[in-house]
Amino acid sequence: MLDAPNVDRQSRRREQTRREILDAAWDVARSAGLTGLTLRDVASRVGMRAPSLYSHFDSKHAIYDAMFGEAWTAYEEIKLAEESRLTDDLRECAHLIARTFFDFAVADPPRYQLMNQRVIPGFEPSPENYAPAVRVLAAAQVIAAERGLRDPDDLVLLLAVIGGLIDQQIANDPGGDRFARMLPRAVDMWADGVGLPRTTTTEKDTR
Amino acid sequence: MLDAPNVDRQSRRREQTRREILDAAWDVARSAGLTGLTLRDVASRVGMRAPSLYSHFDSKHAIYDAMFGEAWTAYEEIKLAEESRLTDDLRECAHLIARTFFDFAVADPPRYQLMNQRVIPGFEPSPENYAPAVRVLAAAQVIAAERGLRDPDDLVLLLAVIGGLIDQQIANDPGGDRFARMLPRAVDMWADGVGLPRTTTTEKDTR
DNA sequence: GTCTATACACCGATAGAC
DNA sequence: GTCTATCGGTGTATAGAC
Repeated sequence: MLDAPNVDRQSRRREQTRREILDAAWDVARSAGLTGLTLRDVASRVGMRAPSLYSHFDSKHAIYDAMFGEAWTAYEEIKLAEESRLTDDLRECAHLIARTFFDFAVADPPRYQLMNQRVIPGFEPSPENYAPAVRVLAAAQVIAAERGLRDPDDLVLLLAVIGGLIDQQIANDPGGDRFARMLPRAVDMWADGVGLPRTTTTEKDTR
Repeated sequence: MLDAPNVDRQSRRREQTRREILDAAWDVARSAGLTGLTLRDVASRVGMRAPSLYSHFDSKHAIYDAMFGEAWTAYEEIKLAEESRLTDDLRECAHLIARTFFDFAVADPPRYQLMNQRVIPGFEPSPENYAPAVRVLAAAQVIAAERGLRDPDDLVLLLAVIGGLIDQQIANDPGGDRFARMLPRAVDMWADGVGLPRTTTTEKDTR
């Protein structure tokens, strides 16, 4: 039997090193692009040589995989924190969720690329790290269904609309807000299209 | 002075070699992914060594650049051929244009990635090869305006909706039609949202 | 277990012979 | 115009120091 505190300390240390590596990987991705990430860059940022990373990750794809899981987990946490602010009105909820997701995506384009586009040749997320993505979508489906949305495809459509605007914003107006400004209209169009009643309050987000 | 026919023959030969290289590049991109393209792969497909490509293109990015222009030009030609089938009804036109663009995109995901997403670190299309993309959008704006669409942003919104569905289709159901089937509903939602009259004919595309 | 050193095959790009 | 040779870079595997 191993000494429990020792095991704990070691595995905690290990976990911490993984954290540092992943943080460095995010840094590199943000400055060199997602596919511009290199192991040597990542390693040098944590004071290692590239091969040393293999003590903590099986391959470069394994790093991408962990990043994929982290990205969706980060968004999941934001969404959970946001749930307390959700009302019974689905249209309002859609506005809130759309804005949150849009801002989350645009704040870190490489992260969005990793989450929602197939950019890295040969990379597919492992089931383990794909799980948070599935959970987020399932939770959104529940929220929508509880508020009267019948067809699950309707939610998919909303996500497609938001995703389309995110794409345009990142590709054609990075750093700007040309497409961000169109988000409320897009959400209202969707809400009208799926038959949600018009909200009467003037609180609607039109920034 | 150079012999004119000779110049012609030489420059035609040169142009043909460029064509072969670009065709090979498309082949490689389709089989290895857009960012998985390598000069050695391209060269071997045209019976050359990699450095020889530099006699025809300044860099790998220059090849991407030419491909970018080709992709938008190809779509521009499809759109021009399609114009004869356009009616006066903007909703109908939107359905047709959406379907055409969706099919065009899904038929060749790396091409779509190159056209509409910023996937290659450091690559930005040259003004020359960006031009067809601008022309296509401008032509679409004219078509929409002629049929009564007032706000140019409304067309951008339609393109975002279509793009969002394309993303989902490519990333989450490649080869399938889960999101393709949602396209007509999405277009109708948009048409309703911008105040277009409902088409009364039963000819509507619901496949 | 953790890391380094070394090595390999591959990459984009350049120089220079032919 | 195309080749060979080569450069500095990449991901990755492995042997071995600690």
